[in-house]
Amino acid sequence: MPKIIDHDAHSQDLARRAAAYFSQHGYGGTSMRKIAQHLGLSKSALYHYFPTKEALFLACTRQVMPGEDALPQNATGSETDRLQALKEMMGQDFAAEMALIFDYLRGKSQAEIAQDEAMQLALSAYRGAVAAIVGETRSEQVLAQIMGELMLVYLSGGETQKTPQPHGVTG
Amino acid sequence: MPKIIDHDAHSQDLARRAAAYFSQHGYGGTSMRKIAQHLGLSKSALYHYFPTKEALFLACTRQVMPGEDALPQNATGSETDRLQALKEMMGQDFAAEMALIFDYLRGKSQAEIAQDEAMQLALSAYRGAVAAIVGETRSEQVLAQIMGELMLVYLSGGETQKTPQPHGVTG
DNA sequence: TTCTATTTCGACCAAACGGACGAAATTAGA
DNA sequence: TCTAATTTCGTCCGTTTGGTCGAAATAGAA
Repeated sequence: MPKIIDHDAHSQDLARRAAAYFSQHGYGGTSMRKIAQHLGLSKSALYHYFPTKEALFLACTRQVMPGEDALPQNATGSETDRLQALKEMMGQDFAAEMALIFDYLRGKSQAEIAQDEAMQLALSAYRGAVAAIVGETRSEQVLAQIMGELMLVYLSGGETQKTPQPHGVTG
Repeated sequence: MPKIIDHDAHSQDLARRAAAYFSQHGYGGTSMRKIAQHLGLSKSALYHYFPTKEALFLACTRQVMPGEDALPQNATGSETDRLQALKEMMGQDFAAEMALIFDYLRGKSQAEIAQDEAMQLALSAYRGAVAAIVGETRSEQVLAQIMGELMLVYLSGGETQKTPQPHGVTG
């Protein structure tokens, strides 16, 4: 019939590109006009794909949060090397993703967060990736270590002083 | 002459109470009208203490970020106990403070963050508190561990499964 | 070509925004 | 009590907001 556009694929692509804008400007700091301009279409066209700003934002978070198979479990190298690789992969867009996630969780109670599907799915993806390397027993502690290091690196504005290899996590 | 109000003290008190509102609604989601209503005064009165929304927000972040002596270094108990106490103190308003800090750092480059005074001061306060307990050598790694655990607790929506005491940090 | 379903757009709306301003209220010192 | 500095407030302004709507453009199917 009309245009040749795959609606779902196109909206997912828009959401992926919009996520970067949201994480840079925050939910409240992002207007539908500005984001449409950034995406290269009109505001009305954007509303054609997402009925509301909230819906677009939710689509963005789903695009950013890692799914089950988003973190490929590379099986090569030593445990230290594999952890280092995972850490670098997580650190890629750590700040941007965290900014988006904090926006996403804002105002939610702990109980609501605990029942949030997307959030739990993303966490289990991280846990699974770590557990595949160090095993279930140490996974929670090692994941905490990695997240804490990434956090400190971001809050410090770049690199932090290297820690004297506590248990093979840091580099 | 006129009113008996200590201008600085009053504005600091307003900023402290406004910080909670900012962290719950985000910078863009917070309007001067709403925050004034939440604080129990008129918008104009709020503008009397803070020339702009940005100025109010900056005052809020300064109120939230720990200063040099904000984290009292309790010297009683074992290292594990003291770490646990520090962790609980940090975890008190962890989510709210992080939400505010991510808003504060939003859009800043890594270089800008590295040169941000308030941020570096807050980090050194945390580092100092940890170093006072475990020593300089392990401080960076232990701080990362604590921050990561607090992060995971928040993102999980409450408690996480207890880790089998890796090196005395977790409880 | 013509039809028709989809995509894109500009124009519009009421509400809310950050901020400016002068008047009203308040109160310590004369 | 009167004065004057400060705090508080209501009101106004231009701009931007999220969202709606009908028309125009597009392109596969007839």
